[in-house]
Amino acid sequence: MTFTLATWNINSVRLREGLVARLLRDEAPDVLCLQECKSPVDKIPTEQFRALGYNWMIARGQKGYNGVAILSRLPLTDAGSVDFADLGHARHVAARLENGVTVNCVYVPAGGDIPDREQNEKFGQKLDFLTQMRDSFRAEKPAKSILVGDLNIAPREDDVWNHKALLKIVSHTPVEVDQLNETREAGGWVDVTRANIPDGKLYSWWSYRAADWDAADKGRRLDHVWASADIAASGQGSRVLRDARGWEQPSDHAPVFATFDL
DNA sequence: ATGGTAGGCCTCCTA
Repeated sequence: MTFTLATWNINSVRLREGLVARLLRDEAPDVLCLQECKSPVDKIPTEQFRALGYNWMIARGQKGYNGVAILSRLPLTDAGSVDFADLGHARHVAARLENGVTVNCVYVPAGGDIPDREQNEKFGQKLDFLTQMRDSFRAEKPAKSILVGDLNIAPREDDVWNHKALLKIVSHTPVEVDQLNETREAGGWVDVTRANIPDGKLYSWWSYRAADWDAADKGRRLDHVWASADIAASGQGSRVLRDARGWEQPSDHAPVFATFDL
């Protein structure tokens, strides 16, 4: 069985309902994981998605901030959620497919501007969130699992437009990169995107603040697709749909895709 | 070195 999965930080699912529908129509992933829905679950618009065959949604939400959802045209069951770092935020939800694969949709805290937990509480929360994820993987090794989402860290030198310039910028500091790698290794997760696309610059996010995001191309790879070691080899055909960053009234993130042949 | 844009909400928070 082959299925395609995409992950996208949508930055308000209500404002960008039309863009989600466009992605579902044009690219037709079997499963679409969304982050930053910025909506309570009962206010997520699902009619257009259902009309396109996406009859399942497992989500966690809150008013105004955060929020994660898994849309699917394959049957899903709710596999729970964890409040990593006890922030009271909707940043994780899991769903199970009929083939037994568990899909985790994660939105790691951005972490504020100052990369120092003494001066910036949000940075500490980001590190704590990752530490608790790591510990959960140590406690129970993931199997037949996929983890995707906006992890808000670009771990490799070629995951950012300028490695040196970003070493002190939250999302690419060594302490975050180490923490993310430790979290990934603790679960035996494989970075499927980079397994499929090992070489060259690769980004999934471009700031709204840059005048000409496409020409300047000062991007970062903040959005990730991981698979547990037992199914990682089945991950194929990864890609970033960069075009979506140029759609009308876009999210600042582009969707990341992977196909699994199980 | 700085400030730049965007979304949601209740006048400023977060990214």
